[in-house]
Amino acid sequence: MNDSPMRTSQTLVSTLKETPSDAEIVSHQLMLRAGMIRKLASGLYSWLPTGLRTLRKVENIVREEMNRAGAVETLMPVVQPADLWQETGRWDAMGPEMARLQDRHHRDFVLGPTHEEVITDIVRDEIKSYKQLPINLYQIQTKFRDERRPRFGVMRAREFTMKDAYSFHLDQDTMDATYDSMYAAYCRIIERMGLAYRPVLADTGAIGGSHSHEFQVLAQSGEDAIAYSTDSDYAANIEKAEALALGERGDATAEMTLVDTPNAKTIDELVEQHGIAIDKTVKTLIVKAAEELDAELVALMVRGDHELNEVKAENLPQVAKPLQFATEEEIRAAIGAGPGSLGPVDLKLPLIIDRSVETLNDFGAGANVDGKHYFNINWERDVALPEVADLRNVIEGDASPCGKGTLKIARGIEVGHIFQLGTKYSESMNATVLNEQGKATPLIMGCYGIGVSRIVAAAIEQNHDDRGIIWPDAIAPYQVSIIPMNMHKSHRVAELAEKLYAELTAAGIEVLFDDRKDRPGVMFADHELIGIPHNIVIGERGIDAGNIEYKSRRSGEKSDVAIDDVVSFIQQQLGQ
RNA sequence: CGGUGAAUAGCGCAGCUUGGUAGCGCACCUGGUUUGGGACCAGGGGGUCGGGGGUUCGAAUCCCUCUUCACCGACCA
Repeated sequence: MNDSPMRTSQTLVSTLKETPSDAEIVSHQLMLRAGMIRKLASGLYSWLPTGLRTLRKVENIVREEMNRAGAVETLMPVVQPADLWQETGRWDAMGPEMARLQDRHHRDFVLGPTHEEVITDIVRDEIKSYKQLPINLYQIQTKFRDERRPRFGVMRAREFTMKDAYSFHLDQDTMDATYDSMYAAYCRIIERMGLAYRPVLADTGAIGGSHSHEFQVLAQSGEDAIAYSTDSDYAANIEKAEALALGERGDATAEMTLVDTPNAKTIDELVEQHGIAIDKTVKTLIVKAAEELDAELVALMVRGDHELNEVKAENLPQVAKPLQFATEEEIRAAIGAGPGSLGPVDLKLPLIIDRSVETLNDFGAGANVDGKHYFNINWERDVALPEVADLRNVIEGDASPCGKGTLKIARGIEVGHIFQLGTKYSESMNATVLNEQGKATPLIMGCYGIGVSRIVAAAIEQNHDDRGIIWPDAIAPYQVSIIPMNMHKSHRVAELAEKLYAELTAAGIEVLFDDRKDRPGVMFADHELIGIPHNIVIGERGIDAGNIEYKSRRSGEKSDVAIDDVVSFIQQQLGQ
C-alpha cells in the first residue's frame, strides 16, 4: 500500500472541527470528522483516501484468511437479470428492499442485494461431477439494499461492501467441515483486526437452514442484543436464545376473584394500584393468525415483567409471518374488551403461553371485560392449560440453556453471519452434480457473509476516545505519523523528517508525513482524530539531544528515541 | 411504510413571529506578526435562502405544492 502519496500536502486530509448534525453515533461522526467518508445521498457514501486505506486493509485481511481457509476469489456483477431471481421465487419474495431496474430493451434487472442466485447459476453450469466438490467461492463486492431507514453512516448504508462466500457440497459431512473452517476463519479475521467479539447462535431467518452463527463485535451502540453464559461458551442472539421454564408451578392458595380495575390499563398501573407482584401478572398480546388457521387472531401470553420475543412468536405455526399485532378495533370485535383488560379466562381465541406463564400460580390477568381483572387465577383449576411455548426474550440472570451458569446480556454489531442453506437454491435452480453412482444429486450449500464496510465502523465504535479514533495497528490507515515542529523554518527538522520518512517507507512501513505549513496544535489534533497509532514528533530541541519523541495514540505515553534507532523502535512497536 | 421535525456559504447556526433584497463562527484566499497542543491583526472570495407556483409595489420571511434529509417506530438474506 506504499504506492499512493503519503504526505499530507499531497493527499486529502479533510478533517472537520465540527460534527455534522446528522451523524448520530460515534463511528459515523468520527468517520466524517476524520475525512474518511462523505455522504452523497441517504445511505450512499464516498470513501475518501484515508477511509479507503482502512477499508482496503480490512478487505485484505478478509481475503488472506479466506484464501488460507481454502476459498477461491471470484467477482460477480452487481447488476443481475431478473429471471434468476424468478427461478428461486425471490423476485416476488424480496419486496422493495431489492432495487430493480430495466435496461433499454425493457428487460428487468436487480441491483444485487446478495449473490446466491448468481453463484448457483455459475456452479450449475461449471460443476458437473462430485469430484469437483466441495468448492468454496467468494467475492468482495458492492451490494445494494434499499433499506427503509439507512442510518449510522456506513454501519447501515444502502450501498456497502461485503465479502460473501458460497460453498457447495455433495454431502452433509463436507458441509459441516467447511462450515467449521469458515467459523474458524471468521474468528481469525476479527482477532487479526484486534476487535473484541463473540460468535453467537443466530436465527436462520427467512432463508431457512439448520445451522447459523453471527459474529458480533461488542459495542454499546450495537443494534443487536446477545445473551451469553457466565460459565460456558454459550452465546446467542437474543432473538434465538432459549428461555427455559422457571422452576415448578406452586399450588393454588386462594380463590379466583373478579376485581374492578377501572384505571389499570397497563401492567405497571395494575401493579401500582392493586399491590400485585409484577411476576404474578401476565400480558396478553393479540397477533394475526397464520392463514391455515381457522381463527383470524391468536393470543400470546408472557409474564408481566417479560418481553415477547417476536422472532420466536413468528416461528410458531399458528402465527402469521411476518408478525402483525392486531389493532384495537380487531381485538374488540373478537373479544369484546380492549387491550388493557385481556386474559386467559373465557378467552375465545387460540392461546399460547410462555413457559414462565405455565409455572405461575395465583396470578392476575385481565377478565376480558373492560375495567376488570381476575386475581389468583390458577391453571387447570380455573382455566384449562393452553399450549406452552418459548415466547419471551431471555433476561439477565436467567439460567443458561446450555445448563451451565446464568445469562448476561451485551450489545453487539453483527459483522459476520454464516449459514447452512441446505438445498433451497440448488433445488429451485436445478443445480445438481453426478454422484459416485452417476445419479444427479442437488448440491448442499453454505453461505458466509462479512460486512467489510461495517467492520470499519464497528472497529471505531470499539476504539475511540474524546479526541478521535484509536486504530488497532492492523487496520490503521497509516501505521506511523511524522509530525515535524516548524519544519518550514528549520532545515534540521525538515532534513530529519525527510530522512526518517524515507527510511521508514523503505522498511515497508506506512507513514503519513505531515508536511503542511500548520501549527503544531493543528497537526496533533488531526493525527489524533485520524487515529494513527504511532506518532513521531520531530523538533529542534529533540535534535539537540539526538532524539525524536515517540507517542502512542492508544496509551498516550511519550518516550524519547535516539534518532538512529527510530526504524527498529517502530518495527518493535508494530510487533515486526 | 406510519409519527415528528428540518432544509439559509464546504461545516455548525442566526435571521422568519412583525415582508424592505442575507448575517455570525469555523473552514478557504492574500499580506503581516506568530510557532511543542486547534494563534493573532488587516483585507478578501463564496449564497438563484431545497424546487415550482401564489399573495404583494416588494418574499429567506406569508400561503399552496413537490422534493430531499434527519429522528422515533415498524422492517432488515
